[in-house]
Amino acid sequence: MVRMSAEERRESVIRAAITEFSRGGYNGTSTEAIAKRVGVSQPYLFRLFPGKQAIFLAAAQRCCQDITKVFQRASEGAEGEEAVQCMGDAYQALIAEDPEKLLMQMQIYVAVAAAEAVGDREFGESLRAAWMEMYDVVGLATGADAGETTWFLAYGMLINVLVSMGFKQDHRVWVGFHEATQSQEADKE
Amino acid sequence: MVRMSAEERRESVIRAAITEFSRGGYNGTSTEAIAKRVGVSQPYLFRLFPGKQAIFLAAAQRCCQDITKVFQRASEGAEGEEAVQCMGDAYQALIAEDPEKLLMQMQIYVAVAAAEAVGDREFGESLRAAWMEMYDVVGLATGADAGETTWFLAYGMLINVLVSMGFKQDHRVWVGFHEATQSQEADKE
DNA sequence: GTAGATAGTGATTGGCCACTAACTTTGTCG
DNA sequence: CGACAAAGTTAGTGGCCAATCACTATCTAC
Repeated sequence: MVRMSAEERRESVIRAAITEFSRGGYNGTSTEAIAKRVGVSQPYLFRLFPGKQAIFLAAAQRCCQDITKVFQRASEGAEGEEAVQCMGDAYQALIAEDPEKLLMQMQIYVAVAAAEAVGDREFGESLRAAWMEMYDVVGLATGADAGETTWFLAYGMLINVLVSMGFKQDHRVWVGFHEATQSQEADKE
Repeated sequence: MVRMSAEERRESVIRAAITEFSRGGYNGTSTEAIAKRVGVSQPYLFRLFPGKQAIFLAAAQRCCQDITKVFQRASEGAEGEEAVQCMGDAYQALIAEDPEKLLMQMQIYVAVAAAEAVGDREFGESLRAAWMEMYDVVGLATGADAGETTWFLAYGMLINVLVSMGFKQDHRVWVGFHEATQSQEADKE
């Protein structure tokens, strides 16, 4: 058993929480499962965080930040359509190497809806703010073209959904997506 | 207390389940809550359905069918871009009058991911089939243009996400969406 | 009316889970 | 060393929840 500072532990908890919550969702994930993955006793989580929701929130914010950073780095130095292309490539790479971030996104969306349904306003507010950062980074890259930003995010959301639903790469639902990529490339010429 | 045939009761259960599951998701919804909404005792649900998952599955399939029908009716008699326009209008109307169908979609996506994660293959298979019916109806309306079908669904998915996240109608995330609608109308002229 | 089927309930149970309280171990510094 | 703090654990509690069992009420057809 390795001893760590509370701050380092919180870090590992957040990483473990992303993995677990992305699979099971908020209600389908026990704090026990997270603790096991961290390699720490379950009650100790409540020393590091005030409660389960706080763990989810931290994991969700981290996840949004990570994706935001991916877009930020990918679009650095580029502008307009070229930047969009770079971000698209970066997102596809992210799917391949880190699918849990993508699933976590979906979990965030339904968690906000659930929180809102029971009158918990603050939770959703925090996550909308995190999401807006991502939105604005994409917006900046497209040269503040709201239509193009929306287009980009829409395709991203469809990808999230298709991956969540478990459609394999060679399934026909992906065909239209490839066409779109090609036609976008065709536009550039 | 009204007596009903088992078949009628199952119907009410499905409707109630859509409402409850759309808010709380699979794990966040108790069978008790569904039973209360139906106006029936909780154990009786297990006479009508073999288990909780079967209730969710029935609700999910019904939800997909309903949306499929909305697209089918909206696109009847039209073709190509006109049909797409009609379906888009129909979807917006659906959001306004029946937002739970939209939230339920999101719940389906994460439920499939969760089932797949624990090795339950059959559950996801059923729901992918239901989803593909909707895909094909949209595909048919666009004249089997996979790119356009994908484009249409992508915007639909982004709408689902933005609504789930609780962004109000006048929030700036919706701006790009309006622009896209306008530019699509401009394309037609 | 009574027999069989169909619709429905009350009570219960075993398991899980978020969270608490009280205690132990390990590092650090004068 | 000894004392204080920070990291971490074990044991336990109260509440919820899916599912079962045994039972009751109502309808239908002879």
